[in-house]
Amino acid sequence: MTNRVRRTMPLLPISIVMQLTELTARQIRYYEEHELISPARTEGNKRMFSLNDVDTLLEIKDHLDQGLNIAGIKKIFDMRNQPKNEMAEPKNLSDAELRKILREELQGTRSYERGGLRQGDLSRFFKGNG
Amino acid sequence: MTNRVRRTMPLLPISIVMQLTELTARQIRYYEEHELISPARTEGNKRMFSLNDVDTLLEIKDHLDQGLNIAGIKKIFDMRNQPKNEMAEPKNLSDAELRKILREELQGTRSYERGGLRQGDLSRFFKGNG
DNA sequence: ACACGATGTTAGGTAATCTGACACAATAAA
DNA sequence: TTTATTGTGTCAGATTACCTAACATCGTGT
Repeated sequence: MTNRVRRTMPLLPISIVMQLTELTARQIRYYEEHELISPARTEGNKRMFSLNDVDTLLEIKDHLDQGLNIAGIKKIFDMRNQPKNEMAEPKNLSDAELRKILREELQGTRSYERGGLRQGDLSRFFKGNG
Repeated sequence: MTNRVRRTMPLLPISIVMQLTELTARQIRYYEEHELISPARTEGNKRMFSLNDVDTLLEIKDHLDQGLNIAGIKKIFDMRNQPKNEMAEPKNLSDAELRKILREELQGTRSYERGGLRQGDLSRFFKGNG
């Protein structure tokens, strides 16, 4: 059986992810709608999240806190998933678009006060022996 | 915030635990009824399981496969949780009872063919980086 | 002033889970 | 052999947790 269980395995219902990330269901669904995450679905269409999903959500939260918008975050994620740049394709992000994103990032609203987890914290989850 | 997340945190709904352990909901509830596990409950009374719970369930499954009965397993767990033996109390497990348990254990039905996880496998869950 | 982006909220629907009861096969006890 | 007991299956009826879709709101940027 190739049934190795991993960080990508859909284990968590949205309620738990809400607690873990301190995001509302609305927010989480909205981010999915904009393809920042793609949680699995049960047969009955309920979202099930992996630990990677939770990590991604925490990262989204960080970026938003720093003034990025969804489009910018998406761009970042997309770049990360393009292993190398085969720059033959006509990149259809205009200069204006890019500048806008950068501008928003640079003027960073920087409102840092969070009770919950932070990006990377998930590695702590399952280490110790209780 | 003392919000360290651990193996004891209730994260998993019963459906996922069923997949992970290859036990039926009936079995899982039955083991709870007999106090082998004590999963947390949501406000709405749904069971939520920790990784420790899953480990325990896998151990229960092993023991049952080896011919132990619920009472025996419970005894084992109880002993484990009694840090040291303060043998002043009148132990109310009769010799007969003890012998019965041992007998059952020794004649072990030993039907070993399992596709799923084994006790200890959970440590594999969240190590690697994808 | 207006449009847009991110989120709140509500309504109506359904999947997942709950408890409790009864059935049953395999074992143990009488 | 007959009669419990154990562990599990299954069903019914109730309730929770989740779903989508729509509209409301609040802040920011143009």
